[in-house]
Amino acid sequence: MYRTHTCGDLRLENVDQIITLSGWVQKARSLGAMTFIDLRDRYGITQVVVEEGSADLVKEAAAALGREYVITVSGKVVERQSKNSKIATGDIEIIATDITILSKSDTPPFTIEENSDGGDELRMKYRYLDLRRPPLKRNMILRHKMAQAVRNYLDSQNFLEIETPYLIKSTPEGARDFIVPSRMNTGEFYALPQSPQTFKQLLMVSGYDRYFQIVRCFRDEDLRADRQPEFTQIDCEMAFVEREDVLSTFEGMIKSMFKTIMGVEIDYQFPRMSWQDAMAYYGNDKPDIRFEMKINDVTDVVKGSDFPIFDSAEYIGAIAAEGCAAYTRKQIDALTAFVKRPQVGATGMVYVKCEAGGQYKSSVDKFYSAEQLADLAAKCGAKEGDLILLLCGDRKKTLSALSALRLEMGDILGLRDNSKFAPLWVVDFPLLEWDEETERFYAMHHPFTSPVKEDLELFSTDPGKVRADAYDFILNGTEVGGGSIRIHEAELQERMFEVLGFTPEQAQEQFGFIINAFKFGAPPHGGIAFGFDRFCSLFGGTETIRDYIAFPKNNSGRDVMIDSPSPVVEEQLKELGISLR
RNA sequence: GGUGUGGUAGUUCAGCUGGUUAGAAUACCUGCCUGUCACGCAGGUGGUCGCGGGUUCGAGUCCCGUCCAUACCGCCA
Repeated sequence: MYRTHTCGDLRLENVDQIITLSGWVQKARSLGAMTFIDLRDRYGITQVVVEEGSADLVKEAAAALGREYVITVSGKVVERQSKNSKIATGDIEIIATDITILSKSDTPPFTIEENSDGGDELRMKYRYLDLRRPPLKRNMILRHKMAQAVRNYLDSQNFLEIETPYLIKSTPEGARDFIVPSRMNTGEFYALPQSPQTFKQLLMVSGYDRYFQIVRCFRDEDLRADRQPEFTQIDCEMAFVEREDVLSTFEGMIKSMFKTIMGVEIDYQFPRMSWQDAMAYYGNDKPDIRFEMKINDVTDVVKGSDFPIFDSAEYIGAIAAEGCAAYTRKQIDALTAFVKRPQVGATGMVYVKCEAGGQYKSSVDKFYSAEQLADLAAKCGAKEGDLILLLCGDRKKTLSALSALRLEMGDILGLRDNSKFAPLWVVDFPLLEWDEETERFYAMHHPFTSPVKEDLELFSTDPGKVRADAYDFILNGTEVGGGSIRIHEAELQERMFEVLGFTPEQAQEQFGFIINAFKFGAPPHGGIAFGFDRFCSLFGGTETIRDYIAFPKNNSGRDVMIDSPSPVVEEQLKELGISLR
């Protein structure tokens, strides 16, 4: 028998029991006559003792142990002379009467402890060792529990989990597809799904009016800390619903997850913000509302006072950083350098310090009177002791730079506390986005998104103004979920494709299956999909989703552990009718 | 595709203005040690300074190129 208990089980009440444990040697500490062995498994660490009086075989085995050897130990549970309050089993230890080495181990390339000495790259190469460490273990457990919570909630709400295919059809819209060659249909290709979008809509047509799936999705785009080429979505769809039904159902799901996983009771309705407001006050479509520091349009206040840079700007925006009026030249220079980085893209930054007694000190004093600066402060809601930061230029670019500056200030001031949660729905997205390069509209969400009913008339007159019946779920400035009410009328769908510049033939070729399906009784429906990996990382309190994926890819899409992608043998290519240049 | 940062012992890092034999900690090995739990003490092994080229009497250090890693921008309906 390999074990009667796990390494996390034993307590004082087990004293005097004869037990057997199996696990990995975390550490063997030899003190000469006696040896202490920390034995680890998934459940914890238990200390094993080999004493001077132990049998020679046991002593020999103990002396031969190295880190990460796999052993089975039998012995008696005893109360410790010196207890260790840091581990759950710290009140007891095992006096070994038998030690069997099941498997030897090379010395691991990094320490397998709470805080490893290994760097990211090395730990990624030996991911199976990294996964032995407590932090990764906790993340895997969190992920499992979150998936369970999702399934329990959605099951209780009558949702059915239904699988959809991974080998599907490539479409040019949206992200780049991963392509899979078909051997049996030479010259033709499957695509891996970017999401099960069309399938879940077809399930609505089939009458499965509440569907969900925790499903892998694939996008062949560049990676980020929160973007992997394969990632997991909680994909959901409901029939006979309007926006409110979807939002309340999934607000319920999120609240239930907060409650069961985090022990946090959210007893208020999630705030909602229009896309227009999000862009105007936060400079992006996923505001972090853990802190205020809104962006203020101060164009009217500061333009026209002969400060040439402002006078020539389309837009001037400002944020007020609370309590930062005492910032030194060095600190302000650092902020200026931050906004001038190419990623942020501002050409400069103007500051106004709101000092004691209604005094203002700014980098543009000679252009503005105290009254004008007071007006500016009022407009920004800045009080004594605050620092106003202004950027100007093209409206869209400036707002985006202000957004970056706002988040940077939030970080500097410690306002982005990962143990706090600020959920938000962003609604009323534009339906379409004009692309200058190709001179056509693109669906901002996807081509099945329904326009808001009141805006239907604009569809033929001013398509750019049409709002989508779409919504994003934002948590702490991260887009965690997004969805929409879908078009369920075949005619409206055809008009949509028309606006997107598809000929009826092209639409039929690419989306014929769904257009046809809608001719056979499509119920009104809508849904949402959540980025499960991001959800886990937010609950876990870290930025990167890799920590919540057992075997993730690195920044260039490689799995450095199995060394993929990799070339294939000529034979395989031949069978597929593929030749490489 | 672009910008920034990094690449030195198994590992994490230091290495100044270019200058003798490239260091520390940790890991590993050997010995000692009966209450350790980041055990302790003594000793030891361990280096293509990512790779290629250049400048120089002399390059880990400066220059050019390149590869890898990473964060971000573009991209991600």
